[in-house]
Amino acid sequence: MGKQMTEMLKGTLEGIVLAILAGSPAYGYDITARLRDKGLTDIAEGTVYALLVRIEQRGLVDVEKRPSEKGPPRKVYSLNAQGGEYLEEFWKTWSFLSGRLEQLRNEGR
Amino acid sequence: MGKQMTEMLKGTLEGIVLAILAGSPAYGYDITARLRDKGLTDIAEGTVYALLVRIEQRGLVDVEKRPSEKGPPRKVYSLNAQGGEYLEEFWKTWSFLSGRLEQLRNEGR
DNA sequence: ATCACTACCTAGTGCTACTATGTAGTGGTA
DNA sequence: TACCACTACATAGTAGCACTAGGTAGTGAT
Repeated sequence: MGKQMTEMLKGTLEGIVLAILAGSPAYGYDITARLRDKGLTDIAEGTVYALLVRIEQRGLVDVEKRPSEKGPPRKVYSLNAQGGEYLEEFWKTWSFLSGRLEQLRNEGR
Repeated sequence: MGKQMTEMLKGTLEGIVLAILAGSPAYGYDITARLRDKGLTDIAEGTVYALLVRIEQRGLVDVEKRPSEKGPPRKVYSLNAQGGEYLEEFWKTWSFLSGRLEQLRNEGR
């Protein structure tokens, strides 16, 4: 992946995953697949699992273990109330930064 | 500053500074002040200087030393051709990510 | 002589995504 | 049986970036 994208994902990937979970609960392998569907093709599995461990430890998600017919049991993550608040904060932060950047881009024309 | 903002700036602050330099050449102290004007009030001076060293070493900017009436000599940075290309890449990367996030945000409503 | 402002610089820290690899379960196939 | 492909989770080590917390210099005002 491009180095720019790698750096830009720092701070945003977390929000992206939380937003996905806000849509519906999901497990790591599934989240990785969904990210690929969204065009974020090169996000490593390991990155997603590490991120999930982090947000779980921060109490932003609830976890439930469910058997799978096709492999090892799944760890299904769902956004809880605290995670919802955190996601709202994320959108605010992102809106602000996004606004500044859009402004800068328009000035350069 | 908020932790979310700190992480989100990784990868974007570089683009912001390059975009500022695309507008007109500037020196570190000045860039810091301009960032504050834009509402990015808590960006540390040290962060800006470290960033300038980095983009200079990568050959994205040209540097010229000019005397100041009010203090030590200024190091004036200006975007060169390579920096311009890099900035364009940055906008592409940012547009892509921005689009994905906007889409995710709208799905959640 | 001290303070405030201008102007630059750096060592150490924390956080995050990546690389690379490993472990386990299920089903198909040669 | 042995091997492969897919599903599913996990982790140790690395690189890169913003932050903290200082420091050095030059100029002018009180």
